Amino acid sequence: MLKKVNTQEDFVALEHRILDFWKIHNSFEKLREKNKGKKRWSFLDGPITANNPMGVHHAWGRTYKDIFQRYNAMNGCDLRYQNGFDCQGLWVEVEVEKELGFKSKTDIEQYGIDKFVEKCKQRVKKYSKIQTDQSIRLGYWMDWNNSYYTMSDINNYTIWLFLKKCYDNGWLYKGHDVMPWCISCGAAMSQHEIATEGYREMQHLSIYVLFPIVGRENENLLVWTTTPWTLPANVAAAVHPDFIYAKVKQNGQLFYLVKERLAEVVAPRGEYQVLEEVPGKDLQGLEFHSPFEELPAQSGVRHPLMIWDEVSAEEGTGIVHIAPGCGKEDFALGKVHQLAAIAPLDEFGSFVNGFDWLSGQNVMNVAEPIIANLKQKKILYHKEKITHRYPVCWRHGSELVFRLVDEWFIRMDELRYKIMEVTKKIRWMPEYGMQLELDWLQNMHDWMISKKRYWGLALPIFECTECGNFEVIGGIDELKQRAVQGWDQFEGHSPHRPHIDQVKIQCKNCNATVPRIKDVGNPWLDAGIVPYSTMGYLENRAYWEKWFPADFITECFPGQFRNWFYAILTMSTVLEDREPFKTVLGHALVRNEFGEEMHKSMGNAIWFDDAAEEMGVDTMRWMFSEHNPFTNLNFGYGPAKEVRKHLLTLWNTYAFWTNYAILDEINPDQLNVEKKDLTEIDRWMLAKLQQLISVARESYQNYNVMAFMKKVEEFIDDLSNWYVRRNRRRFWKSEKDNDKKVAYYTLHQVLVTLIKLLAPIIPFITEAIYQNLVAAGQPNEPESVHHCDFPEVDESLVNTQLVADVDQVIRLVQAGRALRNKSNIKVRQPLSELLVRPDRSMNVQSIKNYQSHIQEELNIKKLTFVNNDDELADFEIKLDFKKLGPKYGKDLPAVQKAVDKLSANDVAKKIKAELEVEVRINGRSFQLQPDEINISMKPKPDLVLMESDGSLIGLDIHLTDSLLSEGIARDLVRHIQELRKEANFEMNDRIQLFYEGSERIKKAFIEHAEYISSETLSVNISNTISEQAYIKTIRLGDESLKIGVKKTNTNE
RNA sequence: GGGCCUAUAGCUCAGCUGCGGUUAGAGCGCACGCCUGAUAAGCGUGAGGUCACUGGUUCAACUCCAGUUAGGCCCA
Repeated sequence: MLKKVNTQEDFVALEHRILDFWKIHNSFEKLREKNKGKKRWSFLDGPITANNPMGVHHAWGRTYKDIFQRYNAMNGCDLRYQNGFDCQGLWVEVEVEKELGFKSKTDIEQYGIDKFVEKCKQRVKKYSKIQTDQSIRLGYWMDWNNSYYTMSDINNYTIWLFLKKCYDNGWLYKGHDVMPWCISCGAAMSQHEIATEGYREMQHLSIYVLFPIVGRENENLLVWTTTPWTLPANVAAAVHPDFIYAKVKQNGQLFYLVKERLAEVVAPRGEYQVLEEVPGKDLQGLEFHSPFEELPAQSGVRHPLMIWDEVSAEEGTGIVHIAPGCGKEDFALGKVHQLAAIAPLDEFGSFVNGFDWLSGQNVMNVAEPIIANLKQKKILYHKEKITHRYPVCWRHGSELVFRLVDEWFIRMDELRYKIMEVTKKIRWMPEYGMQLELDWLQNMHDWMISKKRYWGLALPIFECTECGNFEVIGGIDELKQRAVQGWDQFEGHSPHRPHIDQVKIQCKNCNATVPRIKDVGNPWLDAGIVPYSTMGYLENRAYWEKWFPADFITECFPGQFRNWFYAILTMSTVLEDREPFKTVLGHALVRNEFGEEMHKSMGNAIWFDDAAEEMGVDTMRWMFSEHNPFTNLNFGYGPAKEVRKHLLTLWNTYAFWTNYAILDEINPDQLNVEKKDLTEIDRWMLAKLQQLISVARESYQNYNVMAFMKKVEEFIDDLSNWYVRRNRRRFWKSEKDNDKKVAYYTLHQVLVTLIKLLAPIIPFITEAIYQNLVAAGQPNEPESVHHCDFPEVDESLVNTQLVADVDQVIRLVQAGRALRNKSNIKVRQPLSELLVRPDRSMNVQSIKNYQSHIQEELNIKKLTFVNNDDELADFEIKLDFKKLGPKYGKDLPAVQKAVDKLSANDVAKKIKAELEVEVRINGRSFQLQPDEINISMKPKPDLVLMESDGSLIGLDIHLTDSLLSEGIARDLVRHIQELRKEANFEMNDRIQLFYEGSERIKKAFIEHAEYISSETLSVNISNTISEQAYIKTIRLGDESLKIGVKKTNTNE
């Protein structure tokens, strides 16, 4: 039995009911069972970091994931439904450190690595649970008991295999280099990390320092640096070979700097003379006294001046100080020139031993003491504040320093081109995604995969402390086989620190016992391996062959090019040289409704949980679906309200059908009708529906739901505002004839098909509708809308001509309404005639078929077609005397006369077509240009005019007494209906009607008694008010009257 | 410094990803009006645009070309 539909449904409550329904009926499991073993559609989930509750931006991506899974399931595909959690890495460590109040790695080591790692695991567990619950709330159908975790053994061991393969190919190496380093993390930053949000505008002290030249009395190099802390590690200075350097005398001091910088650097500090100019290359070979050469760390170090092409004259002095232990380029240069590399900092940023008074001081606090020291040595030339972009830690926001460290890398020389080839095999949406990925690959440095931290992939690299040889272990079995120590302590634990660190192998080279390096892996290794680790690459190759590569992935674009996409492409290229997925859909970022970034700190963030319970997730999903994925989405309660309107229209249309069907005792099961009984408008609606099905299929297939949603919105509008509006009376009428049944059938068909099309988008509301319209009464139909087949186009219902014809009727009605508006006559006031001079493109015959609809919709008595504009309007032709006067002079009156004789209509036509108008006077020809004649159209009396689609449309607004009286009658009906509603009468209650009013009112009541009674279900009408009635005084135009309604017992 | 993208109404953005051609569209917001026994809805009208700027090609440029400016993204 159909259940009455509440027109003021609480959608959030509905969603919770549906969640329960799915749970009770195991709807998801049944769907899987139904499609098991059928053709496959392989989706691969990019793991979400299980570190915090999920945000609305995650909900966007997850909505796409769910939509395309549901669509493919409705097409009978077998799916894996595996969600993924990203578990390992610094971001989790940082949150746990915060929880525990830790400040440094020392705190962690004191606390115990095992306990710390356990805490990290627990955090992941906690948030993966929360995210799971949130995703379920979103309506995301996944096999939630089978989510993959990147911390799993299989994930880690599959990465080992990958690393082994890199090692076998000679791509894995240990690099000794200067890396950006965060002293809070105690770890180096990879290029990926810095590129993301790794720079910030910062203010620093920059200093100009004099480096005395060895063997030249009072001669100095003027050197500029923004990092005073690197001076104690200085070993060289560099000049550009081709720049011209000036030897300057100022305040009794002699120094060199590049000529271009004299004005900027030297001039403001007083009078100076340029004594000499030399090219940089002539300075080569000089040696200088480094400012801190007295420090033990500097002992025995020579300080040469060298030439270097990278020196710039844009800032500073054109002489740069080189500290190979503190800068990447410096280190590279030092290598070439075999300079000493002095590394001054430990992992926490403190000066190591050998720096005398500096040792033990932190790098963040030494700028001032160093400057003071330089001042004391009288070699500080000048200091000033500068603002520049400086790299910072993406987690701490703190400044990075540069440290000389050992890290592990994957060489990109050979690999990058292979990855690029794989990248090109993938369909990127948007297309420019491919270019971005290729750009990144082109520019990618060697991939730093190590991190000197605790919670992460244990890199299976064993480096011999004796002979320096290293090996990579490619799996757990291999490790067991190679282990010579510690296997027993490790066995039974996950391959994480500290337990894995117990295991030692024997060096193949020198037989020494070799420990694993302490580093953990880059977390993008964890995420990049999932097309292998989660599809059984190691343990069930046949299964993997079936599901790899994935048909589809979708993620938020910004950032993933160098992260997940990069890692997944790299790893798949190394392992199989194949694309890990066929299509990727990228989406942009979520902003607040004003287009600003959402930030916790700004208080403008909207939490997923709040949004879900306030706007409902169907609303949210609709918002995501209708949006262009490639542009940022402005999310908020304002936009949600707009989306809700579409849902309400759908719901109300459904409620209309259902609530009348209940009154009419319609059983959806028995709504079979003959196609020949369908009326034109039914066939129109069904033809529209076929078009929608076709768009839906195409859109889902192309991962372009936005295109579908645009059409859906139009469709729902047509359905509600045209089909239902135009057919209301077929549902209302009291006879239960076939025509009524056909109307019920048509609307039911449309609704049921529509909700199937929309089921992947708004799974809750469509399920609720389905349960009432289909499942409840038809036991042979699937139990859930999500078990249904996706609708297919019924070719017998396709009718493009019909669709075009009715669409033009709709436009005509819109034009008619515009005319009423223009003349300020409301629709309730009947008018006599609408006149149409049709455009060639107009199908007049078809419009005539809809005459009654048009008349009703516009409340007019007659629709008339005419052939010429001049039947609707008089044209007035006025010559432009200002232009023609100078041209024709005395002839002008004659021209005017001749023109007057022409048909105004013809002239107007010519002018509209930008043609000349020719007149002949006494054999002379005058060519009048279109811009020399002004035409105006004057509507015939009582007409208002407008153009629409090339047709000219006129509305006769002449009001006769009889039209006015009818207008009053309709106004009365409207007020009486309002009164019935206020009095809380049921829709089918019969009433007695009372009124008191003027003669005009009385006349209307009498003339239109039958109409008024039938519309308002009045059994009788009396012009004296009964006191027992529900009475109200109303205003009608400029008079007021009383009306009263009273329920009657007579029920016939 | 290099590359890519964008610039259309107060705001957010379309124009079926190739091709120049009557009056450049939508939604929101604003003003006004209408409709309503399915409607916490709906419908219509109006105001609001130098299609960033400059130059070129052309009978004709929002559209094609070149340059400029501004913004975004990426890389160094």
